[in-house]
Amino acid sequence: MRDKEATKAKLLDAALEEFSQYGIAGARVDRIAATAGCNKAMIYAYFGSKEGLFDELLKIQVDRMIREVPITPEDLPGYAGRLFEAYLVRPQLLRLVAYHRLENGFSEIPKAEAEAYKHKIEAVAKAQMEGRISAAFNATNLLDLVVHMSILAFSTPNATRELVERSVRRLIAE
Amino acid sequence: MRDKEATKAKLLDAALEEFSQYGIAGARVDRIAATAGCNKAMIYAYFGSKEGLFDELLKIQVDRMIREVPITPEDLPGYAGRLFEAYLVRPQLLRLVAYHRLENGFSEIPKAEAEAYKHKIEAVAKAQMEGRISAAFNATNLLDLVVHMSILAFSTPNATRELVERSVRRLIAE
DNA sequence: CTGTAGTAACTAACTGTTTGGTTGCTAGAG
DNA sequence: CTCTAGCAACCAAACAGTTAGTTACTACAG
Repeated sequence: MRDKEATKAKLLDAALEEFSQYGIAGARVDRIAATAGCNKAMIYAYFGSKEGLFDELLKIQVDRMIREVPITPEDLPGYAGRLFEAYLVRPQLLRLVAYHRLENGFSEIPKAEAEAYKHKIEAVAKAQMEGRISAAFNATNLLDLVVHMSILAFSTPNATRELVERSVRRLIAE
Repeated sequence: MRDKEATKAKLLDAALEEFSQYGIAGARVDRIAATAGCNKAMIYAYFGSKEGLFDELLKIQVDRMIREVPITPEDLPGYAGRLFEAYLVRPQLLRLVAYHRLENGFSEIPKAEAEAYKHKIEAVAKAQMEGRISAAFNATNLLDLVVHMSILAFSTPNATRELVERSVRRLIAE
C-alpha cells in the first residue's frame, strides 16, 4: 500500500473527476483526497498546490489526447469525428479544457498543446499546398473550424459523430 | 441615493462582471457588493442568495440577447454573424452561459431560452418546408450548428465574423 | 410617526495549506 | 539470518484566512 506512484495516480484519477465536474474554483481538495482514499497532505507533497495538481492533470490528459487522436490532414471529417467520439467517451477532458479556458483565457494554453497545434496547422498547410485538400480556408482557420466542430457536444445534446463529420465535409467541400 | 431599483441594477451590473470573470463557484459576494458600491446584505434582500442573483442575472441577459438578435431563418449566415458580433462586443454573456452549462449541464437551461429556442427551430423548419432554405440538415441540427458556429470565439482567438458567416454559408450550401 | 432602504458588525462553516508525528519498508551491521 | 537505524510515505489535527449568509440597528422618505 506504500507506493508513491500509485498514490499519485489515485490522486490524479480523483482530481480528474473533481476538476471536470466542479471546475478549478469549485473543486475541493478534501473531496479529491477522500475520493483517492488518501490524505490531502499528499496533494501538497506531490503537486505543491491545488493549481499545481490541476496543471499536471491537464498536461497529462492533453498529452494523452494528442497521442490517441492523431491528425489526418487528408481526412479532416474523420479527424473531427474521432475527436468528437473521444470527447464523448471521456467528457472530462473537454470540461477540463473548457474550465481552464474560462478561468485563464487563451494565453495560458499548455505548452504541449500549443506546440502540437502548431504542427497540426503545418500539416494542414502542407496538404493544402500539395492540393490534397480544400484551400477554401487558410490552414489556421480550417483547423480551428475542424476542432470547433469536434466540440459540438458542448453546444447541444443532439450532437452525433455523423453530424460532426457531415458538417466538416460541407465546410471543406470544393 | 435611496432607490431600490437603482441598487438592484448596480448589483446586477457588478454581478455580470464578477460571474462572467470567475464563474459561479469562483465569484465572491463581497466583491460584487464592493463593485456595486453597496452593502452585501442587499444581495440577500433582493436576490435571496448568490445563486439567486446568478439566476436572475442570466435570465435578464438571455432575454436581452433574444430581443436584440432575432433569428432570420432565411438568412442564417447573417444570424450567426450577428450573434457572433454580439458575443464579441459583450463577451460576458457567452462566458456566463458557458459557466452555467458546465456547472448545471443542459437540463437546467432557463425557461425563456428553451422556449425561444423551440420557436426558432419551428421558424427554421417552416422556412425549410417552404423551400426557402437548405434542407440538408433537419431543423434542430441546423439551428444547433448555426448557434455553435456563433460561439467560435470560444474555441479560437482567430475567429472573425466573416469566418463565421462564410462557414455557415458552406454548411447550408445546396 | 411609519415603513423601508441601507449598513456595520457578526457568525458559523468552510477553505487551502502546514505541521508534528506515525508507520512500514529496507539496507547494512552483527 | 536477526535486529535496528534511517528514511520515505503517510496521516490526523490544527492553522489562519475566507466564505456565504444573518442580525440588530440607523436614517431617511412620505
